[in-house]
Amino acid sequence: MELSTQYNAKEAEKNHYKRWEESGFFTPEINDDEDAETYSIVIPPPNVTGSLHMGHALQHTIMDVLARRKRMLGFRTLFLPGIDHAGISTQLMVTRQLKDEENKTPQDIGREAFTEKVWEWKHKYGGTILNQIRREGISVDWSREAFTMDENLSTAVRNVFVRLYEEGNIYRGARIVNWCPNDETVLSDLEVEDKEKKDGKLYYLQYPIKDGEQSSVSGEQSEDKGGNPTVMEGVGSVSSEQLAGSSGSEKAGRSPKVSEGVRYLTVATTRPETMLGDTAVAVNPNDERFKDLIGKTVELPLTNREIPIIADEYVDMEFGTGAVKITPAHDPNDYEMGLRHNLSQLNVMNLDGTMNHDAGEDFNGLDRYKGRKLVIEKFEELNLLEKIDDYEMVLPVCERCKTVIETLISEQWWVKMDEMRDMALELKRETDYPRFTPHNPHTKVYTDWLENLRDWTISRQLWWGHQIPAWYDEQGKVYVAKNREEAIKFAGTSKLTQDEDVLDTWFSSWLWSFSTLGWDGETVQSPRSKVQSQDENSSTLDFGLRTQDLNAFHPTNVIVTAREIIFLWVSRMVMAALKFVGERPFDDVYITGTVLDENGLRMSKSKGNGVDPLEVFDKYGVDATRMTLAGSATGANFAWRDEKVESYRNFANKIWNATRFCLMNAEGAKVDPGSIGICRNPHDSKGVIEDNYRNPHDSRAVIEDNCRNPNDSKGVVDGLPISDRWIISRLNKTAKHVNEALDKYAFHVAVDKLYHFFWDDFCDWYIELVKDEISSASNEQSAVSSKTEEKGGNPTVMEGTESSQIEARTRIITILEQSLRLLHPFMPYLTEELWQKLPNTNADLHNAAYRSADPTIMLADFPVGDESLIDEKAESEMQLIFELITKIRNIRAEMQIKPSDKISVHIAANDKIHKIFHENEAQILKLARANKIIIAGGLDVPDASAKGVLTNGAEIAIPLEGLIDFPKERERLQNQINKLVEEGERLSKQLSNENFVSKAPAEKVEAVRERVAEIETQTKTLNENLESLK
RNA sequence: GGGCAUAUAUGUCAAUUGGUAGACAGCCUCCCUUACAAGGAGGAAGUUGGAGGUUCGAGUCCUUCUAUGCCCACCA
Repeated sequence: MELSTQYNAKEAEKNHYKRWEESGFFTPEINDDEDAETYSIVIPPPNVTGSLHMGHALQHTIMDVLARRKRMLGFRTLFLPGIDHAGISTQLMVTRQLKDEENKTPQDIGREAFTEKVWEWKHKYGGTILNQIRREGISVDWSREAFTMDENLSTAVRNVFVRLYEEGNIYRGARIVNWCPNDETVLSDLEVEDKEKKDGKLYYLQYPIKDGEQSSVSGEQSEDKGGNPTVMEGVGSVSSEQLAGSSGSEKAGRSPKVSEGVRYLTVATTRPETMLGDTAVAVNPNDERFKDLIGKTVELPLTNREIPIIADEYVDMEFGTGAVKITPAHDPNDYEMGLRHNLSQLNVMNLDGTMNHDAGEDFNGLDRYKGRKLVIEKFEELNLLEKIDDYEMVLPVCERCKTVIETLISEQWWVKMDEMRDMALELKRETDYPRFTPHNPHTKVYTDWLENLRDWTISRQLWWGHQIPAWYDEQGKVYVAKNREEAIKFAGTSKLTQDEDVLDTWFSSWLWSFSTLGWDGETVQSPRSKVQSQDENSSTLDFGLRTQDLNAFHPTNVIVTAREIIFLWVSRMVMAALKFVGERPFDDVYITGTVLDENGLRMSKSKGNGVDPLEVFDKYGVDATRMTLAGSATGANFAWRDEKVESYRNFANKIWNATRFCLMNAEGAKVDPGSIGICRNPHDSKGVIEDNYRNPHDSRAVIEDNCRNPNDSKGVVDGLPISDRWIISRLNKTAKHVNEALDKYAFHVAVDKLYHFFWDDFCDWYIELVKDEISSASNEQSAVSSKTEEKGGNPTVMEGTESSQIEARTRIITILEQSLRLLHPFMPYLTEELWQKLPNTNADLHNAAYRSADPTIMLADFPVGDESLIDEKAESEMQLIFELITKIRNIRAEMQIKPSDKISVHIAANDKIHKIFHENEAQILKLARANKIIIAGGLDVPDASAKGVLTNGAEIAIPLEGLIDFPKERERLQNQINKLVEEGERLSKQLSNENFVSKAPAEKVEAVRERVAEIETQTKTLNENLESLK
């Protein structure tokens, strides 16, 4: 089979996804094993308006690695995809489109037509992100794809709403809320973000005190712009009319006539326009400056109102002037204080961010910022503006449109979270659930947040979303019901109008773990459920079917998401699942790090520094990208580097070429796990193999002969050459490590182990070691083999026949195939592409649960690593051989011996080492590019030789007649001696420390002693060598 | 203001329960050796942010300082 010399990722990507999907490999139904354990992950639904970014790619890779491995292990695996209707984002998107295309607003076309438009938009563009997700190669079950506005998910939402309402956990009430004047909707606290404003101002406003006395009571002595104490200047008196400011403009430029007797209370504010809604001024009760004022009133300028001066501990004496204007209708803290002091709430703003009628005639209809300007102008005219300070501050803005939000009082629907919060907290306390990876800092963040949880505003003034299932009769009485018919029944009239608002998008997402599995709330033990399910026959049927999913796959095993979603989603999912299905939504929570740009900055649209995963896929391939993401995923943030992907692209190419090499030398060979002692499913004793299919071409006979029971595996391997025992040991050890790592969500560890096993062990050493033996042009090689035999080489190699070559080929290709399986969860496309090309890869290699499926590596049994095949002796012996070869190469390089120059190598070693080297002489000769190797008890070489010593004390020498550069060789030896001496001194010092010897573990002390002894031997030998050169 | 994280080679990052620091990229030397130049062989490069402490032994544990980043709450 001819393969190109370079791996073409795009080609492989094109070849497999469709087939995987169409063959049903992604569905849990592919699993034939009735008793299989299940494994499930639901994907965090991306916004329907979204497009794929690196954060998604990272999460999806993590989830897919987990799912693919579990599937290969025989778990009945469900990885469920879906999207979120994303209320505000989508509505904004379609509103914009409507504006662009038809120059209309949603109001112009009305609610029904608008939502129709949104659905159209969804059908047309909503699939964009899903197609991008396909490209990632993730093994999600598209037949179960969910959308938060799907019928049954919507039913679930309504049922949950009704239930909470009936329990008294949902209520409607006017309270202070975050309001986006641009989107004209309420926002939950979590949808508000902070934005720094460096050029903010702090305005100091003077409020005249009724029945005022002598002097200003500003927190500090205030001065006007000319440096004069403002209050002292005051002459005359200010009438209420003047203070109301209605005629202020005609007095521009003049000092207000302020009587000497008037005192002022100065307040500081960043939002002067809200003063129009002030209903009190507050001071700290302990503040000596204002003690006498408590209980008095001030004349509120620009209005005709007189408001009280109250005392509240909340006021910070240090900040501003120590006196605070209180606007209960436009500030959360003031709102609270208003409740405490029974203050009236005066709303001075409209919902679009303009001032309203109650702000006064001059302000009515003005934009809030113009209102602010005007307030300041008027205060200036009245000479009541004490000063304006520059003030850096943080403004709350709408997460979506970045408009500065207003806080105002509005009638909304709320969920009381107390009961659900307590359920979640109790579970956390008692069982430390959920288990976060990484454990820090998320566990604490989660708990702290829950402890301070407040009621959740769930209504949104939008049209796109789940309309609130509440109806009002003509008297305005509310009926919460599953549907209109039921509401009519409750109300006794059909003259009902449904609440205009929709629910917060998260009110559907928090049900995601179970609503996607078919739960629609009909099973809730509520009085209405039975009646309803009879009404809707079809949904009852669906319900039955889907309940199977719920039973099988809920709780899900793990949720993988970003840390900013912990509050929005993770914690709410915990609460919802506990509350509505009485169980946990998932076992583990894996929080990924953030992918940053190459400068370590957050990627963002506004900065334009985002890296588009699709471009990276095009450039380096999906598999290389997945390796990069998985290889970096420790939960820590990491800076994106193209170089990193490039190295995994190279790795993919390495795998491609290693396979290419094996295939070039595969004649007569076939993949056969038994040949390397790997038992087919050790846990597969239910006779699935026997019953399924038998045909003369399958290799099962061989496999079964080799491996009737797991205990035989060792027997198969015992007779093999050391290089095979070594690589088999490495393979199994790697498999073990990979599994352990993935069980702990240590993806980068798994990637690292796989990378080095494949590249270093398999390619750099194993292929080179067996190259001659398996190579097609093996005639001359077998000559080398037989030479080895004569010297008493390994009996297995001795056969030197065609059949031994085929066996060797079978082994290497089997080891390769096992490696591909291990790599598959990370690099699905490449591994499938190659697996399909290997000889004799068929469904028989599948995990027992999938024997009837079409052949695919996706369903192959995932290697778990067989302890009995881990051979430490073989590994350490091979290590000696590698050290020898490396040493010789090192000498060659440093003495600048040309690759084409053959050398002879003399080795002085003890019997044991002697034997090992002797048995592997052929490989040593080849890999060290030597033509002769002489192993003896001692060295008998000319002085003109380069020398070295191995860790175990064995000496090597390479005669270099006439070629040796004595000074250079002396320098080389001296360097080696220096390094050893340094290490030796350090260790000797340790040994001379009595405390170390007595307190450190005996093994540790012994190890140091051995090392010191080694160093002594090596140093001694090197010194002798050095002497002989003088 | 509160909480948390990070600081290791030139860069990006690793390093089980404390045992004396590794990978990849880059750099230097040599090699287009018939799987792969997206390759092979060899090599140089780190007082683990600073200062104390615990310990026989600290990148790892404790204290403190410095720098950076994130989250939460927000003083009007």
